[in-house]
Amino acid sequence: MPQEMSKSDLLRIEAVISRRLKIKKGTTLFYWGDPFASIYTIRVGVFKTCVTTQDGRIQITGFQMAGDILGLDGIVSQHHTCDAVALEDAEVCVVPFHLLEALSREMIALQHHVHRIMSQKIVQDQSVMLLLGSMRADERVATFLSTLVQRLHARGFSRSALVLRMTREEIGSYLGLKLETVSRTLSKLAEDRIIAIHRRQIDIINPAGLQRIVNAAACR
Amino acid sequence: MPQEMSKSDLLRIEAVISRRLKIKKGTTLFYWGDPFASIYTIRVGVFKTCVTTQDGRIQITGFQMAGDILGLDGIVSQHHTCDAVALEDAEVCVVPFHLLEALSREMIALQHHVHRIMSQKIVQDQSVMLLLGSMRADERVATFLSTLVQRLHARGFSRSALVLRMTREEIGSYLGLKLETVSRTLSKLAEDRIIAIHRRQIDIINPAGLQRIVNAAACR
DNA sequence: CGTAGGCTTGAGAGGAATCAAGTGCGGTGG
DNA sequence: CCACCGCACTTGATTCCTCTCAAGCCTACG
Repeated sequence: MPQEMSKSDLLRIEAVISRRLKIKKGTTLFYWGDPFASIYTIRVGVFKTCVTTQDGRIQITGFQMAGDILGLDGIVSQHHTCDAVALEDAEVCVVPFHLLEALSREMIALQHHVHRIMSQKIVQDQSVMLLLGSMRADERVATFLSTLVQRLHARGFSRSALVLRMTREEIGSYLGLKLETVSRTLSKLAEDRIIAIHRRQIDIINPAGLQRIVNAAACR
Repeated sequence: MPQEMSKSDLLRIEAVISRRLKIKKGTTLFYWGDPFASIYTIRVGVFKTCVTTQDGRIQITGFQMAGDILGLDGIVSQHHTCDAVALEDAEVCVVPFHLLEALSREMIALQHHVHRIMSQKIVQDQSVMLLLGSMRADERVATFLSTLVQRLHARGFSRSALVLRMTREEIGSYLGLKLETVSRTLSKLAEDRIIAIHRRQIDIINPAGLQRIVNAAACR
């Protein structure tokens, strides 16, 4: 995780994050209301975080994958304020937060890193708010695909193909759309030869065309 | 800002946040792209933070008032990623971030506080995403008013009356609505005897009725 | 081979955006 | 002091996008 650090420092960090947890597909890492003790870094697998309202309606606030952090929401109130569910078999590192705090008091680079992680989350949420607040359905879906493939590419996967780990309904919940609208929009993109769909496998045939929709969204 | 601390610690903190800045109504505290050096705590006045796209279109990501923090978005990239504009004459405390980091390495309570502040921001953004992703216009406006009056009440103002510091257009930008829709929705709330409107002065006549709309939103 | 869940597609309804006047307050200058 | 102007706001009419309801399809799985 951290960047340039001494070997001894890295060993101390590893001691803190040594515990690992395997999470089966469909099971929950933590629930809304659970007492907060640790944050989690994802090693493998994809998660969703969602806020569930009293009567079972859910709003997905994000999808997280390898390298991403889960649980930062719990720091304020010492209780988690969302559910974190594995969309496929996953593995996370458990990072007891009080140990991380203690260590980051001594290691400036680690302290910086923690602050950057949290700030990054804030900036990411800003873009989601922009998406939810001012984009049309096709722009939302295009932005979603574009962002997702970029994140996957940064992790060594293809820059033009991806496999969705979530249902259309989950995508819709994240984008503020109904699943039918997501499906229709994807079909439209396929019809326009921008993507090709085979169930959850998406190939981006015309990356420039996709980017054009995303940019058009930025110019509204 | 911090809660229970020794006198000497408080003095050291005050030394760090001693510089103050007066911001005239309508002027900008920092712009998107400005190099990041400090965060700011608001002493008086109301701010808006907004992301501006290339061609001048703006999305407001939040309104901040006394006690709130501005600038946390700049930590990741060392550049601010939004504009912060004063909606009325305001005053802020400048908190050089490297000094805050240094101090929080020595004072556990301060370190905790910084983490809580950032986590709180993340949790707040979650609710905004919920609002933008799944509420109808009347639910958004009702939630906006309800939240705003709560925040004001926590600062010693009335729990049933408020003065909007922002235009209908700015409210709309924040809520993902057009200004006409905001205006119509407010008129509807007035017609239903839930609020009374005199320009930017809003009186909440029927708090229970307002809360009912907010809760209905949570149950969709 | 049958079923269930995820997905696609269609038709119709509804809510917000858009376009377009018109109002009222506050500030400016004659 | 008053008239004018601009800006924020309100309100109406129409359009368009997304939701809703509904039916049918496909694939994985028992």
